[in-house]
Amino acid sequence: MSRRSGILEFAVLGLLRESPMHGYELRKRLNTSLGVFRAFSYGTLYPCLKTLVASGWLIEESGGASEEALAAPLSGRRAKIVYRLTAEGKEHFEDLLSQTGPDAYEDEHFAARFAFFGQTSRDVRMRVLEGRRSRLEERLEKMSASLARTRERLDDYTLELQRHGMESVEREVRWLNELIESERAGRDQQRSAPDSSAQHDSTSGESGGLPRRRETNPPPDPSDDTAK
Amino acid sequence: MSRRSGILEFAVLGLLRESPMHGYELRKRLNTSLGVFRAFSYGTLYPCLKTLVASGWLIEESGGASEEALAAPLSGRRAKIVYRLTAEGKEHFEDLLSQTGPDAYEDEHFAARFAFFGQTSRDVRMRVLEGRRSRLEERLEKMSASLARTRERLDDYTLELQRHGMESVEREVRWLNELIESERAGRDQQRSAPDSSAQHDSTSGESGGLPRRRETNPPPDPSDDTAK
DNA sequence: TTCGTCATGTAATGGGTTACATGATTAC
DNA sequence: GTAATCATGTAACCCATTACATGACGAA
Repeated sequence: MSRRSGILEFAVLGLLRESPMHGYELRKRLNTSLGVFRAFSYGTLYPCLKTLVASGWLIEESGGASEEALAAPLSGRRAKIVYRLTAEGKEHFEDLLSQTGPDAYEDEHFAARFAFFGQTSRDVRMRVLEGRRSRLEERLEKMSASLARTRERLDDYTLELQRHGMESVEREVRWLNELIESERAGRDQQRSAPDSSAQHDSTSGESGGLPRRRETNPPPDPSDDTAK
Repeated sequence: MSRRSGILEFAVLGLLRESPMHGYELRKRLNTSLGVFRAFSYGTLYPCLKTLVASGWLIEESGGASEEALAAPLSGRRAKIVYRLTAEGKEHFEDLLSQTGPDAYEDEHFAARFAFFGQTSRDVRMRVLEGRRSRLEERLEKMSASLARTRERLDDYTLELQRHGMESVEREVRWLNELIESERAGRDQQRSAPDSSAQHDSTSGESGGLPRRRETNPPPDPSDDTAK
């Protein structure tokens, strides 16, 4: 019983929605696609997959479409287990996507939500972005309040740490502002379009949400070659 | 047996080194002084304090210096328990401060280390800052490598998330650069001073490490009063 | 007198990692 | 043939949270 990670479950469902995969690959995608943040281990992932199967959200399929599966059916041969989202799983994920409770604004949860914005309807995207922003603004208030209360007693390094922390949060707020603005722009731009009725069947996220920003290319960075 | 949180233990020792405190207060300081990051709960803190006492790093003292302690010695009266660092505890903390193993460069561990830079010798500060920086540079490399590998397959939002993540890391690297630079400046500036021999007895961190940056003052921010 | 905050604790539970065990497949 | 990497799993532990239980103290 139990073993419900929330964020892991969500991410697994989201990735499998795009295409079936086996555990090993899933884990890698988890650590890059959502990445930066979480690095789930197999000890977490595999048990989680099992409970998802038990819940009926996933089914296990043996490796290559049909040939290999029959080539070595019974004996020791350990097969790759490919997980595929069931219809119920799809529905469940859709449910999760539409939930905008306060949890969704926490750091890691938010990142996971954002990673699947491509499959999220615009109004939900808006709610999540705005919720996150006000969550951060709250945090900011608390921080500067406690800073005001204690500033005298703190040494320079502690102060600097605090300052840098607040600046990081402020920076994320600015980022969210940009995102929200361009979501709004996208919405307004579509306001005069034929119709939409778009509520679910949200396989496509109604596109059009991101600020123009080509040249993400990491500048080749010559000099400095600490590569191991 | 067990119950060694590393970072919590470290932070508790560090705070108590500055002055004795009881658990409740300790917790608040933990969430502000180091704050922003961690918010330890009592369920974590109190058991930890016990093991620290058991290890001999701390001793428990009953509340007000002597009067109160005698005023209600036996019956139900629940006394504040003030924790004070023992000589061994002090020594132990000094040990921890001087350790610069790879753990010290991880996010939260690093923050805890930084929070006590005021009690850390300059050379250790340098090692920690530089270690942290190269840790982040590694991370940056991995991120852009995996980005290069997968960029085509990712949708715009995932990409944007990745980009923002990398930018955050880059920003911290720049911050570290500033800090390292001003540590170096402080060191050079002192190069011609009488002597120092300063190795430990590091109650004062040899000062002089931070970039000039007055006006941290959060601008009073009139308008907006969402305070609860 | 009741409410908020100070103050200390414990048991159950959660969510995750590490280390280990096993074995197939590929590249050299 | 042997090393790296792919691939799946389990058991033991770790760190921390939640919810609960208890109670004092001050202010409205």
